[in-house]
Amino acid sequence: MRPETPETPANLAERLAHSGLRNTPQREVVYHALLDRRDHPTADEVYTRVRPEMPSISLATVYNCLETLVQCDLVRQVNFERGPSRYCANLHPHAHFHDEKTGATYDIPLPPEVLAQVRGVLPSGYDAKTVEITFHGQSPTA
Amino acid sequence: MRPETPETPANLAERLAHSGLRNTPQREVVYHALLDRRDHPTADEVYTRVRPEMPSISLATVYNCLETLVQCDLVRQVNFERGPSRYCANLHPHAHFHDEKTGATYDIPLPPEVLAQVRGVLPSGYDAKTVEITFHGQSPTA
DNA sequence: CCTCAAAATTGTAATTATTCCAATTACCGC
DNA sequence: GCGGTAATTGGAATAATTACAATTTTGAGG
Repeated sequence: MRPETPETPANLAERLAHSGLRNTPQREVVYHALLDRRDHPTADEVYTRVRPEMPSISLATVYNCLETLVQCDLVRQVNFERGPSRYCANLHPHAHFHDEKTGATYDIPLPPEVLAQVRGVLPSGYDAKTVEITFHGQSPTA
Repeated sequence: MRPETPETPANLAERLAHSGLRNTPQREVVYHALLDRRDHPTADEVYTRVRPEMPSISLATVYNCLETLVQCDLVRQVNFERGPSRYCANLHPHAHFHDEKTGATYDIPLPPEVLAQVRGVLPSGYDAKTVEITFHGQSPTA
């Protein structure tokens, strides 16, 4: 019995259906590309990763699929700095650490109490659906 | 005696000099545009705002000036969502609230203890120079 | 199973945001 | 004032994304 398997692919078709959308091979392959390597790839990087498996897919479709996945709340779209959007299939509450030297991005788990305290800074009347926290700096040089 | 005037223009020339850079009319006018209206304009919006005052300025120069100001730590560059970068002359620790309906962005003051707790989530070895916090949702409908 | 309509994909063109670059202009120290 | 460096300018080039029209796929209903 696995206590937690929160981002197993389990619910792609289900989530799509829930939004009145169809499941397609393209959406599956794009979603699995994000699950397989959690390094926050750009649309272009996803494109090159899925092409071996599905050479007929087009870049436009990759963009479309990513947008669809974001709308279904299966994927987070991440933007720091100029440059292309990046995509993240980690649905646990987490912050991002962006290494300024290497450009790499790491997920940092975010305890509920910290998230709660951050939300607490909002004056009444502000209703936040999501909170994004990003660090910029240097990651361990190990 | 004014207790706090933390982002009066006071230090533009000084900050530039500190980085070995020159002060120029273009940099002044761009910086003042950001101070005057704190609504997180894009480079293009800054361009249209400063043109009445300095019709000869070019968009490339606006980009250059903004980049310079960011390097001098007088201005923060802000990116959430796809789309053009936005610029912010508020140097107090603050988060951003992005209203998903109107697209407007509001500054939310960030108490030091909250900032400290957020930094606390970083595993040892991670050295964060800056932290960015962005809320997405709906702002007061007043 | 066949057909039909809606949805999705595809390739390409268009748009948007930003950067690059070469030529001029402005500035500061001597 | 002169010379060298820095900054600005306009326009071309690039990068990222979106738009669009044509084709393909899908699933529902008969």
